[in-house]
Amino acid sequence: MTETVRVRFAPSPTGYLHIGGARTAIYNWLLAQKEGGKLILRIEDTDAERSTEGSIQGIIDGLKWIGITWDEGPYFQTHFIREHQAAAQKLLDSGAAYKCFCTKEELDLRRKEVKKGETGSKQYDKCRDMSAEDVATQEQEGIPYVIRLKVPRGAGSVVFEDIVYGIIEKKYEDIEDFVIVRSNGQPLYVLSNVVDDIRDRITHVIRGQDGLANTPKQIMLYKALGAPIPKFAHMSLTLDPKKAKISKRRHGELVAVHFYKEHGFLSWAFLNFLVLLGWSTSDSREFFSKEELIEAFSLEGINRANSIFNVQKNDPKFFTDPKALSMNAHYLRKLPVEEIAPRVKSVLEEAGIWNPAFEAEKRGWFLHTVDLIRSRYHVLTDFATLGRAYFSDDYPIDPKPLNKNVLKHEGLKEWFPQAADRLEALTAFTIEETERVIRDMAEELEIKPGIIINGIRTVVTGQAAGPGIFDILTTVGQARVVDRLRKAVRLF
RNA sequence: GUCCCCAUCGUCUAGUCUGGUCCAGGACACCGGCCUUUCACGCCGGCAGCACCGGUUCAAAUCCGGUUGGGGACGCCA
Repeated sequence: MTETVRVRFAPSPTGYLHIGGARTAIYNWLLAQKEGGKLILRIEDTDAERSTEGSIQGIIDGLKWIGITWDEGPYFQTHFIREHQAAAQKLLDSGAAYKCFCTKEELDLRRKEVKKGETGSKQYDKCRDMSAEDVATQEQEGIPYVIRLKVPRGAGSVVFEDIVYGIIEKKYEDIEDFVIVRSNGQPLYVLSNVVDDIRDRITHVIRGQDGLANTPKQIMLYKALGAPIPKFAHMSLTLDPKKAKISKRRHGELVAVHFYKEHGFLSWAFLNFLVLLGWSTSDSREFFSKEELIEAFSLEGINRANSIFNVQKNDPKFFTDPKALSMNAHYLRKLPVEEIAPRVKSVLEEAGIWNPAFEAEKRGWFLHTVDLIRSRYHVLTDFATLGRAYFSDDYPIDPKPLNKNVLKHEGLKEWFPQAADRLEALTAFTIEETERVIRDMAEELEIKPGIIINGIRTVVTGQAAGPGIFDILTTVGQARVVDRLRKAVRLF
């Protein structure tokens, strides 16, 4: 019987969920799903100064939106501070850790010397080897101290095998006796994190590569605490096109998960895109259903090289990574219409043009319309902007096609009402019939059909591009088309 | 500065462990064409990459060494 996989996502609540955090959460979630394990959500809020209520909610909302579910938590690190302190005491008692009375000034000075090469050893042994009496004396005098872990001296090293990066070795001499408890008694991240992972019985630590350098220290803590060491899998980082680590500070909203929600992404499309940023299958497959992804996922598929989130600020054509956009467009036109309909509904509601009939007597029409226009949209919000004229009678007309397709042809001022009359007279408002009427009319007037067709498209949809004109006419409907054509005279 | 990690088209990547089937495959983007009296979808085609140097080998994108480049970590932050 194999032990149950237990993984965790442990964000510090210092802002919204960004794509780096989302990616970490996704890989953890995927492993739990695949192995029938548990995902624990733990909020590492011990940095009280930077942690906020709002960001905790923001992170949870972000996770929920992309569809990540967790089995335990959220737990809060601050609730376990006593446990962390108890662990430190245990390490003190066993002699694995010691109290250090050095002041910051002393240490700064020391570090400078090391940098300048004025002293041979990186270690600062003054307190490490202090006698019990001296420790007691200093303590009685009220001299503040931190607790440091004793790193073995000599030739050895910490070795572990990272699932992604392979064997990692760190020499003891390259690790200083690191602080695990501050002079004010508060435990530090390295300690808290390990203690929490032990308590939560975490079997796999999956986190960003920026945690790689910390791992040897944490392994020493596991050993000193007599706890089993989990498996580690560090994931490559996400960089911007300038190869700088993605951060809230530098990139703002562009890297926030909620930004993609607000800009019309389907959450699954976004997750699918993110999962491919640094992970792949040997057949380079790109599109996965949830079940397929869980089936295909494996930590070994994580790439060691960092990847770039290709977002160009102020790009007129792509507001975010073109690949993300194209994946979203793919899902927009491939998913069953019924599945995207609710998403389109939200977007129309937000635009104030949602009609309850669209999910009642007009549901058939609504689905047909969404299906008709979706192949040229990239994001959901396009339905409310580019597609507004299908759902609302109050829509703008794009000035470019207005000029090119309407105003340039003065004859249209006469032809639009004429077309309206002819279309109104039809008893069967079908694709065949509308096409016959328009073509006959063009022939009689001895003009190219394109003139009248493009004119009508512009006036009826407000757009230069769109579905075939006869699809448009039959979809928008006889009465509305006739009305729009008659009103078009005002445009001249 | 010290330690660690990484390196295939502009971007995401397959191939690297187990050298030959790779004068390197797919996707996005870009460019052409077909379809279409619009645009998109779809289809067809094109552009474009093994960072560099040396070694091992009959044979190297794949193994080894170095160089360069990039990233990360070096806090009484998480």
